[in-house]
Amino acid sequence: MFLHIDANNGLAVYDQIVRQIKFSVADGVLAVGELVPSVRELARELTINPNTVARAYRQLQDDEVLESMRGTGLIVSIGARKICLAARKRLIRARLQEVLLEAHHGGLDAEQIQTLFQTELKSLKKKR
Amino acid sequence: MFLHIDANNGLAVYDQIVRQIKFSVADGVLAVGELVPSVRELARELTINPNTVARAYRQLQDDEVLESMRGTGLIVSIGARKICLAARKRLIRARLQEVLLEAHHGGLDAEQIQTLFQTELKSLKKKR
DNA sequence: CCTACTGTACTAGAACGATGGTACGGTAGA
DNA sequence: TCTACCGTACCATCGTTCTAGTACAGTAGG
Repeated sequence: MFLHIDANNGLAVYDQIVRQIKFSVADGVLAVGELVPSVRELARELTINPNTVARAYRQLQDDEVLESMRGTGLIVSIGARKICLAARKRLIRARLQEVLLEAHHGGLDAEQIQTLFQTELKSLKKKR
Repeated sequence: MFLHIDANNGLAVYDQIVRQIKFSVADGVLAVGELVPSVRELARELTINPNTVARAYRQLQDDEVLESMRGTGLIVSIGARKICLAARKRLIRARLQEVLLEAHHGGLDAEQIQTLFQTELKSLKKKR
């Protein structure tokens, strides 16, 4: 499956699902019109409660990323790609700002942050 | 005051206090032996409940950053500087890793992340 | 000694996230 | 038609965080 849930990273589980589904649509992993995993199936795969998945899907419908095919499942809606590309940029940018602000408030100057960032980016590359 | 609380950034309020006190000690804003603001005073300044501040201070005592002077207040403990310097590095590094991982998982490659990072770092500099 | 502060401890409740379970109507396929 | 799946809507329960209020022992200063 294309989702990774981290129970203790601060974000609510349903929110992690919402974000990652959006990222998958933005990235093209989930195509417009495609069926997403059913509530029960995704819950089984992630070993979480179906209600939590339903909660995430409800949010994604509110955001017009998914739409319901009654009795069949949920599909990626027509306008989803555009919405998700914008959302991805906005979400990542917000996270980055948070971290930078915290680092700066913690007494690190731009150079130190820069150095730390490069180190982490390199170790991220190595993993792939 | 030297603390900024953001109610909706995912982190618990007490945890934000813990982190920022540690950062202040690491940065030297709070010196070893110095009294930290009292539970009631800090609560008043941040307009939060005194119990929430007490919760944070309890955590900081467990982490051996603060120690109690009964009836007088809490002071920054002798070994606090070293502990906080290490903690700051560890905490910021962890946050950075989270964001980078999320960005990468969201389909952005190293270059795109790099660009986004530089933009945000510049806008951070401008604010100071 | 008295007063005003300190930390600390306790109870109670609200809000939220997550779990577990049950139930119902719609749809697809054998 | 029957069966198995689908989303959806409930319900009760639990843990965490935060708020609110009260109480008590220790300490400093007038």
